[in-house]
Amino acid sequence: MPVRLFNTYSRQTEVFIPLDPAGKSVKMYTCGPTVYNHAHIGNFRAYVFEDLLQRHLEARGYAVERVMNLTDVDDKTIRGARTAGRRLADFTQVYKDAFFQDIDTLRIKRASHFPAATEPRYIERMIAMITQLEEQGIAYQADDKSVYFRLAKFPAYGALAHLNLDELRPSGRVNSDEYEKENIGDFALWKAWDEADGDVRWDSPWGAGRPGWHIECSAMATAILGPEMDIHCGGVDNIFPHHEAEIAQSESCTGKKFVRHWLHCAHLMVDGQKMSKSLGNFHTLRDLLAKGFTGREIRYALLTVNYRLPLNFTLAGLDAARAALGRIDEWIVRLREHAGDAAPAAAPLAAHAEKFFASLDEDLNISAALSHLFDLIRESNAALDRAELSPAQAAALLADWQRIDGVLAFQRESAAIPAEVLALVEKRQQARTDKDWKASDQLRDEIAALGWIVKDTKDGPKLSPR
RNA sequence: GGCGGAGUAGCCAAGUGGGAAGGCCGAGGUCUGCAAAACCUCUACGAGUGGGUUCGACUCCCACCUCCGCCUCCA
Repeated sequence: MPVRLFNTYSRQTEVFIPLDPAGKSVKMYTCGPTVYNHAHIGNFRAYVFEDLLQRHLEARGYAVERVMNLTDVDDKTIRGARTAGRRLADFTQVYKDAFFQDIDTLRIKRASHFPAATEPRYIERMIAMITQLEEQGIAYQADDKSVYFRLAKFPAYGALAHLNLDELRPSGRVNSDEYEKENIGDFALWKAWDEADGDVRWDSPWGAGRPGWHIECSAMATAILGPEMDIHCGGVDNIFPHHEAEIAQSESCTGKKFVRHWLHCAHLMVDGQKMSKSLGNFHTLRDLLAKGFTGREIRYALLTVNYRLPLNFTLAGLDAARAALGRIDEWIVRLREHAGDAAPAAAPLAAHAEKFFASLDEDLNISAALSHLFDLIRESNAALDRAELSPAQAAALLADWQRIDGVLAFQRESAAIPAEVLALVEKRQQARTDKDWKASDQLRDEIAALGWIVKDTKDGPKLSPR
Protein backbone atom coordinates (compact mmCIF):
# COMPACT_ATOMS: atom_id res chain seq x y z
CA MET A 1 0.00 0.00 0.00
CA PRO A 2 1.38 3.39 -0.89
CA VAL A 3 1.96 6.11 1.65
CA ARG A 4 -0.37 9.04 1.07
CA LEU A 5 0.38 12.47 2.46
CA PHE A 6 -1.52 15.70 2.46
CA ASN A 7 0.37 18.34 0.53
CA THR A 8 -0.16 21.92 1.66
CA TYR A 9 0.70 23.11 -1.81
CA SER A 10 -2.08 21.24 -3.59
CA ARG A 11 -4.38 20.91 -0.57
CA GLN A 12 -4.79 17.31 -1.56
CA THR A 13 -3.78 14.00 -0.11
CA GLU A 14 -1.30 12.64 -2.64
CA VAL A 15 0.46 9.36 -3.14
CA PHE A 16 4.01 9.78 -1.95
CA ILE A 17 6.54 9.06 -4.67
CA PRO A 18 10.16 9.88 -3.88
CA LEU A 19 12.43 11.66 -6.31
CA ASP A 20 14.89 8.80 -6.08
CA PRO A 21 14.49 6.76 -9.28
CA ALA A 22 15.06 3.64 -7.23
CA GLY A 23 12.21 4.71 -4.97
CA LYS A 24 14.33 4.06 -1.93
CA SER A 25 15.80 7.20 -0.44
CA VAL A 26 13.83 10.18 0.82
CA LYS A 27 15.16 13.67 1.35
CA MET A 28 13.43 15.57 4.09
CA TYR A 29 14.01 19.02 5.48
CA THR A 30 12.43 20.11 8.74
CA CYS A 31 12.57 23.58 10.17
CA GLY A 32 14.29 23.33 13.52
CA PRO A 33 14.41 25.51 16.58
CA THR A 34 15.53 29.06 16.96
CA VAL A 35 17.87 28.66 19.88
CA TYR A 36 17.09 31.73 21.95
CA ASN A 37 15.10 29.92 24.62
CA HIS A 38 14.01 26.47 25.72
CA ALA A 39 11.69 25.08 23.10
CA HIS A 40 8.10 24.67 24.31
CA ILE A 41 5.80 21.74 23.78
CA GLY A 42 4.18 23.45 20.82
CA ASN A 43 7.55 23.34 19.09
CA PHE A 44 7.95 19.74 20.11
CA ARG A 45 4.61 18.78 18.69
CA ALA A 46 6.00 19.59 15.28
CA TYR A 47 9.22 17.68 15.93
CA VAL A 48 7.37 14.65 17.25
CA PHE A 49 5.14 14.68 14.18
CA GLU A 50 8.19 14.83 11.93
CA ASP A 51 9.70 11.98 13.88
CA LEU A 52 6.58 9.89 13.35
CA LEU A 53 6.70 10.67 9.66
CA GLN A 54 10.34 9.68 9.40
CA ARG A 55 9.84 6.48 11.35
CA HIS A 56 6.82 5.45 9.36
CA LEU A 57 8.60 6.06 6.08
CA GLU A 58 11.45 3.93 7.40
CA ALA A 59 9.00 1.24 8.44
CA ARG A 60 7.81 1.27 4.85
CA GLY A 61 11.33 0.65 3.64
CA TYR A 62 12.53 4.13 2.76
CA ALA A 63 15.94 5.41 3.75
CA VAL A 64 15.27 8.88 5.10
CA GLU A 65 17.92 11.56 4.99
CA ARG A 66 16.63 14.22 7.27
CA VAL A 67 17.94 17.72 7.89
CA MET A 68 16.91 19.77 10.87
CA ASN A 69 18.42 23.19 10.99
CA LEU A 70 19.27 25.29 14.00
CA THR A 71 18.60 28.98 13.65
CA ASP A 72 21.34 30.46 15.76
CA VAL A 73 21.37 33.96 14.39
CA ASP A 74 18.30 36.14 13.97
CA ASP A 75 16.63 39.04 15.74
CA LYS A 76 15.60 37.00 18.75
CA THR A 77 18.92 35.28 19.36
CA ILE A 78 20.75 38.58 19.05
CA ARG A 79 18.35 40.30 21.40
CA GLY A 80 18.62 37.41 23.86
CA ALA A 81 22.39 37.39 23.83
CA ARG A 82 22.46 41.13 24.30
CA THR A 83 20.08 40.98 27.23
CA ALA A 84 22.10 38.19 28.79
CA GLY A 85 25.30 40.10 28.18
CA ARG A 86 26.89 37.14 26.45
CA ARG A 87 28.43 36.46 23.09
CA LEU A 88 25.90 35.13 20.62
CA ALA A 89 27.59 31.76 20.19
CA ASP A 90 27.84 31.21 23.94
CA PHE A 91 24.25 32.25 24.42
CA THR A 92 22.86 29.95 21.74
CA GLN A 93 25.04 27.01 22.79
CA VAL A 94 23.08 26.72 26.02
CA TYR A 95 19.84 26.28 24.11
CA LYS A 96 21.36 24.02 21.50
CA ASP A 97 22.49 21.66 24.24
CA ALA A 98 19.09 21.84 25.89
CA PHE A 99 17.40 21.13 22.60
CA PHE A 100 19.35 17.94 22.02
CA GLN A 101 18.59 16.79 25.53
CA ASP A 102 14.93 17.48 24.98
CA ILE A 103 14.62 15.59 21.72
CA ASP A 104 16.33 12.62 23.34
CA THR A 105 13.83 12.80 26.18
CA LEU A 106 11.00 12.70 23.65
CA ARG A 107 12.67 9.85 21.76
CA ILE A 108 12.87 11.90 18.61
CA LYS A 109 15.36 10.26 16.29
CA ARG A 110 18.39 12.32 15.54
CA ALA A 111 18.29 13.85 12.10
CA SER A 112 21.07 13.00 9.69
CA HIS A 113 22.23 16.61 9.75
CA PHE A 114 21.80 19.48 12.17
CA PRO A 115 23.27 22.44 10.31
CA ALA A 116 23.55 25.70 12.20
CA ALA A 117 23.09 28.93 10.32
CA THR A 118 26.29 30.49 11.60
CA GLU A 119 28.57 27.72 10.33
CA PRO A 120 30.97 29.38 7.89
CA ARG A 121 30.15 27.07 4.99
CA TYR A 122 26.48 27.98 5.22
CA ILE A 123 27.12 31.69 5.61
CA GLU A 124 29.26 31.41 2.49
CA ARG A 125 26.48 29.65 0.68
CA MET A 126 23.94 32.27 1.74
CA ILE A 127 26.19 34.98 0.39
CA ALA A 128 26.69 33.02 -2.83
CA MET A 129 22.95 32.61 -3.28
CA ILE A 130 22.25 36.27 -2.64
CA THR A 131 25.01 37.21 -5.06
CA GLN A 132 23.46 35.04 -7.71
CA LEU A 133 20.04 36.53 -7.06
CA GLU A 134 21.50 39.98 -7.35
CA GLU A 135 23.13 39.09 -10.66
CA GLN A 136 19.79 37.85 -11.88
CA GLY A 137 18.19 41.13 -10.91
CA ILE A 138 16.10 39.43 -8.27
CA ALA A 139 17.92 40.83 -5.28
CA TYR A 140 18.74 44.47 -4.76
CA GLN A 141 20.49 46.50 -2.13
CA ALA A 142 18.37 49.28 -0.73
CA ASP A 143 19.40 52.62 0.73
CA ASP A 144 19.56 51.09 4.20
CA LYS A 145 22.34 48.81 2.84
CA SER A 146 20.22 45.70 3.40
CA VAL A 147 19.56 43.39 0.49
CA TYR A 148 16.01 42.45 -0.39
CA PHE A 149 14.25 39.93 -2.55
CA ARG A 150 12.36 41.61 -5.36
CA LEU A 151 8.97 39.92 -5.15
CA ALA A 152 7.92 41.27 -8.49
CA LYS A 153 10.42 38.81 -9.96
CA PHE A 154 8.73 35.78 -8.50
CA PRO A 155 5.04 35.75 -9.42
CA ALA A 156 4.42 32.40 -7.75
CA TYR A 157 5.04 33.95 -4.35
CA GLY A 158 1.94 33.25 -2.27
CA ALA A 159 1.03 30.03 -4.07
CA LEU A 160 1.86 27.75 -1.16
CA ALA A 161 -0.25 29.76 1.27
CA HIS A 162 -2.86 30.37 -1.41
CA LEU A 163 -2.66 34.04 -0.73
CA ASN A 164 -3.47 36.71 -3.22
CA LEU A 165 -0.86 39.32 -2.45
CA ASP A 166 -2.91 42.14 -3.91
CA GLU A 167 -5.53 41.57 -1.27
CA LEU A 168 -3.28 41.47 1.73
CA ARG A 169 -4.40 43.64 4.51
CA PRO A 170 -1.70 45.76 6.05
CA SER A 171 -1.21 44.59 9.60
CA GLY A 172 0.59 46.06 12.54
CA ARG A 173 3.54 43.89 11.80
CA VAL A 174 4.37 45.72 8.63
CA ASN A 175 6.32 48.82 9.24
CA SER A 176 5.05 51.16 6.58
CA ASP A 177 7.97 53.45 7.22
CA GLU A 178 10.26 50.95 5.58
CA TYR A 179 10.52 53.15 2.55
CA GLU A 180 13.86 51.65 1.60
CA LYS A 181 12.17 48.66 0.03
CA GLU A 182 10.74 48.86 -3.45
CA ASN A 183 7.75 46.84 -2.44
CA ILE A 184 6.37 46.43 1.02
CA GLY A 185 6.43 42.66 0.67
CA ASP A 186 10.07 42.39 -0.33
CA PHE A 187 11.82 40.42 2.36
CA ALA A 188 15.35 40.75 3.64
CA LEU A 189 18.05 38.45 2.33
CA TRP A 190 20.88 40.26 4.04
CA LYS A 191 20.47 42.62 6.93
CA ALA A 192 22.94 45.44 7.19
CA TRP A 193 24.76 45.62 10.50
CA ASP A 194 23.57 48.14 13.02
CA GLU A 195 24.72 48.91 16.52
CA ALA A 196 22.19 46.66 18.18
CA ASP A 197 23.90 43.72 16.49
CA GLY A 198 27.09 44.27 18.46
CA ASP A 199 29.80 41.94 17.25
CA VAL A 200 27.37 39.77 15.32
CA ARG A 201 28.51 40.54 11.79
CA TRP A 202 29.88 38.93 8.71
CA ASP A 203 31.60 40.62 5.81
CA SER A 204 29.81 40.46 2.52
CA PRO A 205 29.77 42.17 -0.89
CA TRP A 206 27.14 44.49 0.57
CA GLY A 207 29.07 45.39 3.69
CA ALA A 208 28.91 44.01 7.18
CA GLY A 209 25.72 42.37 8.22
CA ARG A 210 23.97 39.07 8.75
CA PRO A 211 21.67 36.82 6.77
CA GLY A 212 17.91 37.05 6.80
CA TRP A 213 16.05 34.16 8.31
CA HIS A 214 14.57 32.77 5.11
CA ILE A 215 17.83 32.51 3.19
CA GLU A 216 19.32 30.52 6.04
CA CYS A 217 16.93 27.66 5.42
CA SER A 218 17.25 27.82 1.64
CA ALA A 219 21.03 27.67 1.90
CA MET A 220 21.20 24.86 4.42
CA ALA A 221 18.52 22.81 2.68
CA THR A 222 20.03 23.01 -0.79
CA ALA A 223 23.62 22.69 0.47
CA ILE A 224 22.89 19.36 2.07
CA LEU A 225 20.01 17.87 0.11
CA GLY A 226 20.58 19.48 -3.27
CA PRO A 227 18.20 21.61 -5.31
CA GLU A 228 15.24 19.27 -4.94
CA MET A 229 13.82 17.41 -2.00
CA ASP A 230 10.88 15.16 -1.31
CA ILE A 231 9.48 16.56 1.88
CA HIS A 232 9.65 19.84 3.74
CA CYS A 233 7.92 20.14 7.09
CA GLY A 234 7.20 22.84 9.60
CA GLY A 235 4.45 24.40 11.60
CA VAL A 236 1.48 25.96 9.85
CA ASP A 237 2.69 29.36 10.90
CA ASN A 238 5.77 28.85 8.77
CA ILE A 239 3.77 28.57 5.59
CA PHE A 240 3.67 32.28 5.14
CA PRO A 241 5.99 33.93 4.72
CA HIS A 242 8.88 31.65 5.63
CA HIS A 243 8.24 28.75 3.30
CA GLU A 244 7.05 30.99 0.51
CA ALA A 245 10.32 32.82 0.79
CA GLU A 246 12.28 29.59 0.78
CA ILE A 247 10.56 28.58 -2.43
CA ALA A 248 11.18 31.96 -4.02
CA GLN A 249 14.86 32.02 -3.12
CA SER A 250 15.67 28.40 -3.82
CA GLU A 251 13.82 28.10 -7.09
CA SER A 252 15.18 31.40 -8.34
CA CYS A 253 18.68 30.09 -7.70
CA THR A 254 18.33 26.52 -8.88
CA GLY A 255 15.62 26.71 -11.49
CA LYS A 256 14.20 23.49 -10.08
CA LYS A 257 11.14 22.62 -8.10
CA PHE A 258 12.38 22.97 -4.54
CA VAL A 259 10.00 20.67 -2.67
CA ARG A 260 7.61 17.93 -3.76
CA HIS A 261 5.53 17.57 -0.60
CA TRP A 262 4.91 20.30 1.92
CA LEU A 263 3.67 19.05 5.28
CA HIS A 264 2.57 21.39 8.02
CA CYS A 265 1.69 20.65 11.59
CA ALA A 266 -1.26 22.41 13.20
CA HIS A 267 -0.94 24.39 16.38
CA LEU A 268 -1.05 23.08 19.85
CA MET A 269 -3.51 24.60 22.28
CA VAL A 270 -3.30 24.37 26.04
CA ASP A 271 -6.53 24.02 27.98
CA GLY A 272 -8.41 25.20 24.93
CA GLN A 273 -6.44 28.39 24.51
CA LYS A 274 -3.38 29.52 22.71
CA MET A 275 -0.33 28.85 24.80
CA SER A 276 1.14 32.06 26.10
CA LYS A 277 3.20 33.20 29.00
CA SER A 278 0.62 35.77 30.03
CA LEU A 279 -2.11 33.12 30.35
CA GLY A 280 0.13 31.00 32.54
CA ASN A 281 -0.39 27.94 30.35
CA PHE A 282 3.04 27.98 28.80
CA HIS A 283 4.82 24.63 29.10
CA THR A 284 8.36 23.74 28.29
CA LEU A 285 9.40 20.13 28.34
CA ARG A 286 11.36 20.81 31.48
CA ASP A 287 8.30 22.14 33.29
CA LEU A 288 6.42 18.96 32.54
CA LEU A 289 9.28 16.71 33.60
CA ALA A 290 9.41 18.65 36.85
CA LYS A 291 5.74 17.82 37.34
CA GLY A 292 6.67 14.16 37.25
CA PHE A 293 5.71 13.26 33.70
CA THR A 294 8.10 11.27 31.57
CA GLY A 295 9.30 11.91 28.07
CA ARG A 296 7.39 9.03 26.59
CA GLU A 297 4.18 10.16 28.28
CA ILE A 298 4.58 13.58 26.75
CA ARG A 299 5.47 11.98 23.45
CA TYR A 300 2.28 9.95 23.60
CA ALA A 301 0.18 13.00 24.38
CA LEU A 302 1.74 14.94 21.51
CA LEU A 303 1.43 12.09 19.06
CA THR A 304 -2.11 10.84 19.53
CA VAL A 305 -3.85 13.47 17.48
CA ASN A 306 -3.34 13.73 13.75
CA TYR A 307 -0.77 16.38 12.96
CA ARG A 308 -3.13 18.42 10.80
CA LEU A 309 -5.63 18.94 13.60
CA PRO A 310 -5.22 21.38 16.41
CA LEU A 311 -4.16 19.50 19.52
CA ASN A 312 -5.54 20.52 22.87
CA PHE A 313 -2.86 19.75 25.39
CA THR A 314 -3.93 19.23 29.00
CA LEU A 315 -2.57 17.66 32.14
CA ALA A 316 -5.56 15.32 32.06
CA GLY A 317 -4.37 14.25 28.63
CA LEU A 318 -1.00 13.39 30.12
CA ASP A 319 -2.71 11.28 32.78
CA ALA A 320 -4.58 9.44 30.04
CA ALA A 321 -1.29 8.96 28.21
CA ARG A 322 0.25 7.45 31.32
CA ALA A 323 -2.63 5.03 31.75
CA ALA A 324 -2.60 3.99 28.10
CA LEU A 325 1.15 3.38 28.20
CA GLY A 326 0.74 1.37 31.36
CA ARG A 327 -1.66 -0.85 29.50
CA ILE A 328 0.87 -1.36 26.74
CA ASP A 329 3.58 -2.07 29.29
CA GLU A 330 1.54 -4.73 31.04
CA TRP A 331 0.73 -6.38 27.77
CA ILE A 332 4.37 -6.60 26.78
CA VAL A 333 5.34 -8.05 30.16
CA ARG A 334 2.66 -10.69 29.79
CA LEU A 335 3.67 -11.58 26.28
CA ARG A 336 7.32 -11.85 27.24
CA GLU A 337 6.64 -14.12 30.14
CA HIS A 338 4.44 -16.30 28.05
CA ALA A 339 6.73 -16.37 25.05
CA GLY A 340 9.85 -17.31 26.95
CA ASP A 341 12.47 -18.43 24.46
CA ALA A 342 9.99 -19.70 21.93
CA ALA A 343 10.66 -19.02 18.27
CA PRO A 344 7.93 -16.90 16.67
CA ALA A 345 5.22 -18.74 14.81
CA ALA A 346 2.31 -17.27 12.92
CA ALA A 347 -0.08 -15.58 15.31
CA PRO A 348 -3.81 -15.42 14.72
CA LEU A 349 -3.96 -11.68 15.41
CA ALA A 350 -1.37 -10.55 12.88
CA ALA A 351 -3.93 -8.57 10.87
CA HIS A 352 -4.03 -5.88 13.54
CA ALA A 353 -0.40 -4.98 13.06
CA GLU A 354 -0.89 -4.68 9.33
CA LYS A 355 -3.88 -2.42 9.89
CA PHE A 356 -1.75 -0.31 12.18
CA PHE A 357 0.69 0.45 9.39
CA ALA A 358 -2.03 0.77 6.78
CA SER A 359 -3.66 3.47 8.90
CA LEU A 360 -0.42 5.39 9.08
CA ASP A 361 -0.16 5.15 5.31
CA GLU A 362 -3.21 7.39 5.19
CA ASP A 363 -1.59 10.70 6.03
CA LEU A 364 -0.40 9.37 9.38
CA ASN A 365 -3.80 8.52 10.81
CA ILE A 366 -2.41 7.82 14.24
CA SER A 367 -5.77 7.60 15.99
CA ALA A 368 -6.91 4.78 13.76
CA ALA A 369 -3.50 3.14 14.01
CA LEU A 370 -3.59 3.17 17.79
CA SER A 371 -7.10 1.77 17.79
CA HIS A 372 -5.74 -1.26 15.92
CA LEU A 373 -2.93 -1.58 18.43
CA PHE A 374 -5.39 -1.55 21.31
CA ASP A 375 -7.61 -4.05 19.52
CA LEU A 376 -4.55 -6.26 19.30
CA ILE A 377 -3.77 -5.78 22.98
CA ARG A 378 -7.28 -6.51 24.15
CA GLU A 379 -7.72 -9.56 21.96
CA SER A 380 -4.35 -11.06 22.75
CA ASN A 381 -4.86 -10.49 26.47
CA ALA A 382 -8.20 -12.24 26.20
CA ALA A 383 -6.56 -15.10 24.32
CA LEU A 384 -3.96 -15.36 27.07
CA ASP A 385 -6.69 -15.41 29.70
CA ARG A 386 -8.32 -18.28 27.87
CA ALA A 387 -4.95 -20.02 27.41
CA GLU A 388 -5.47 -19.96 23.67
CA LEU A 389 -2.17 -18.39 22.74
CA SER A 390 0.93 -20.52 22.39
CA PRO A 391 4.36 -19.24 23.45
CA ALA A 392 5.37 -19.22 19.80
CA GLN A 393 2.38 -17.07 18.93
CA ALA A 394 3.18 -14.72 21.81
CA ALA A 395 6.71 -14.44 20.43
CA ALA A 396 5.27 -13.52 17.04
CA LEU A 397 3.11 -10.83 18.61
CA LEU A 398 6.17 -9.46 20.36
CA ALA A 399 7.93 -9.29 17.01
CA ASP A 400 4.95 -7.37 15.64
CA TRP A 401 5.14 -5.06 18.61
CA GLN A 402 8.81 -4.38 17.91
CA ARG A 403 7.90 -3.27 14.42
CA ILE A 404 5.09 -1.11 15.70
CA ASP A 405 7.25 0.40 18.39
CA GLY A 406 9.84 1.21 15.77
CA VAL A 407 7.34 3.85 14.75
CA LEU A 408 5.82 4.78 18.09
CA ALA A 409 8.88 4.56 20.35
CA PHE A 410 6.65 4.03 23.36
CA GLN A 411 8.32 1.06 24.96
CA ARG A 412 9.27 1.42 28.57
CA GLU A 413 12.96 1.29 29.24
CA SER A 414 13.76 -1.67 31.39
CA ALA A 415 15.08 -0.69 34.77
CA ALA A 416 17.11 -2.98 36.95
CA ILE A 417 15.36 -3.86 40.17
CA PRO A 418 17.40 -2.69 43.15
CA ALA A 419 18.53 -5.35 45.60
CA GLU A 420 16.82 -3.38 48.34
CA VAL A 421 13.48 -3.81 46.62
CA LEU A 422 14.06 -7.48 45.98
CA ALA A 423 14.80 -7.99 49.66
CA LEU A 424 11.54 -6.31 50.63
CA VAL A 425 9.64 -8.48 48.18
CA GLU A 426 11.27 -11.51 49.72
CA LYS A 427 10.22 -10.40 53.19
CA ARG A 428 6.72 -9.70 51.99
CA GLN A 429 6.41 -13.16 50.52
CA GLN A 430 7.28 -14.63 53.91
CA ALA A 431 4.64 -12.41 55.53
CA ARG A 432 2.10 -13.57 52.99
CA THR A 433 2.97 -17.20 53.59
CA ASP A 434 2.41 -16.49 57.28
CA LYS A 435 -0.86 -14.77 56.35
CA ASP A 436 0.39 -11.66 58.14
CA TRP A 437 -1.59 -9.36 55.89
CA LYS A 438 -0.85 -6.27 57.87
CA ALA A 439 2.91 -6.69 57.48
CA SER A 440 2.41 -7.64 53.86
CA ASP A 441 0.48 -4.49 53.08
CA GLN A 442 2.99 -2.35 54.88
CA LEU A 443 5.84 -3.88 52.93
CA ARG A 444 3.94 -3.22 49.73
CA ASP A 445 3.78 0.45 50.70
CA GLU A 446 7.50 0.47 51.40
CA ILE A 447 8.20 -1.04 48.00
CA ALA A 448 5.93 1.55 46.41
CA ALA A 449 7.82 4.29 48.18
CA LEU A 450 10.94 3.05 46.42
CA GLY A 451 9.17 3.42 43.08
CA TRP A 452 8.00 -0.11 42.43
CA ILE A 453 4.60 -1.74 42.25
CA VAL A 454 4.36 -5.30 43.38
CA LYS A 455 1.55 -7.46 42.03
CA ASP A 456 0.68 -10.89 43.29
CA THR A 457 0.01 -13.28 40.47
CA LYS A 458 -0.47 -16.99 40.22
CA ASP A 459 3.21 -17.25 39.38
CA GLY A 460 4.32 -15.23 42.37
CA PRO A 461 4.99 -11.53 42.87
CA LYS A 462 5.72 -9.34 39.86
CA LEU A 463 7.43 -5.98 40.00
CA SER A 464 7.00 -3.04 37.71
CA PRO A 465 8.30 0.48 37.98
CA ARG A 466 5.81 3.03 39.10
C1' G B 1 -11.67 42.35 5.16
C1' G B 2 -8.94 37.90 2.66
C1' C B 3 -7.40 32.83 3.24
C1' G B 4 -7.49 28.32 6.06
C1' G B 5 -8.68 24.69 10.10
C1' A B 6 -12.16 22.75 13.75
C1' G B 7 -17.09 21.64 16.50
C1' U B 8 -18.85 13.55 17.69
C1' A B 9 -20.07 10.83 25.24
C1' G B 10 -17.31 13.62 31.53
C1' C B 11 -12.22 14.14 28.65
C1' C B 12 -9.22 12.83 24.04
C1' A B 13 -10.74 11.08 19.41
C1' A B 14 -11.67 7.57 14.35
C1' G B 15 -14.20 6.15 10.16
C1' U B 16 -18.42 6.12 7.26
C1' G B 17 -24.64 7.94 2.30
C1' G B 18 -27.56 2.54 5.55
C1' G B 19 -24.94 -1.17 12.34
C1' A B 20 -21.33 5.76 15.88
C1' A B 21 -13.78 2.67 16.17
C1' G B 22 -10.24 3.14 19.98
C1' G B 23 -8.03 5.35 24.57
C1' C B 24 -8.78 7.75 29.51
C1' C B 25 -12.25 8.37 33.50
C1' G B 26 -16.74 6.06 35.84
C1' A B 27 -20.26 1.76 37.38
C1' G B 28 -21.01 -3.55 38.01
C1' G B 29 -18.83 -8.45 37.66
C1' U B 30 -14.82 -12.66 37.31
C1' C B 31 -10.03 -13.46 39.71
C1' U B 32 -7.48 -12.06 44.51
C1' G B 33 -6.24 -12.34 51.81
C1' C B 34 -6.84 -7.27 50.11
C1' A B 35 -5.00 -4.78 46.15
C1' A B 36 -2.95 -4.39 41.25
C1' A B 37 -3.20 -6.26 36.38
C1' A B 38 -6.18 -8.76 32.92
C1' C B 39 -10.87 -10.10 31.04
C1' C B 40 -16.41 -9.55 30.66
C1' U B 41 -20.73 -6.22 30.85
C1' C B 42 -22.60 -1.21 30.96
C1' U B 43 -21.79 4.15 29.68
C1' A B 44 -23.81 9.29 22.75
C1' C B 45 -31.44 6.58 20.04
C1' G B 46 -27.52 10.93 18.94
C1' A B 47 -23.08 14.18 16.17
C1' G B 48 -22.69 23.11 17.32
C1' U B 49 -27.79 25.26 15.42
C1' G B 50 -31.52 25.61 11.60
C1' G B 51 -32.95 24.27 6.85
C1' G B 52 -32.42 21.28 2.19
C1' U B 53 -31.24 16.89 -1.10
C1' U B 54 -32.27 11.51 -0.37
C1' C B 55 -36.07 5.65 0.56
C1' G B 56 -32.24 6.84 4.22
C1' A B 57 -27.61 12.19 6.51
C1' C B 58 -23.02 12.34 11.76
C1' U B 59 -21.42 11.83 6.55
C1' C B 60 -23.57 15.69 0.74
C1' C B 61 -25.55 21.06 -0.05
C1' C B 62 -27.00 26.02 2.05
C1' A B 63 -27.31 29.42 6.02
C1' C B 64 -26.10 30.69 10.85
C1' C B 65 -23.36 30.24 15.70
C1' U B 66 -18.83 29.25 18.34
C1' C B 67 -13.57 28.35 18.71
C1' C B 68 -8.65 28.52 16.56
C1' G B 69 -4.80 29.91 13.04
C1' C B 70 -2.27 32.88 9.09
C1' C B 71 -2.31 37.74 6.59
C1' U B 72 5.38 39.82 5.68
C1' C B 73 11.23 36.80 10.11
C1' C B 74 6.15 32.30 15.82
C1' A B 75 6.48 25.05 15.29
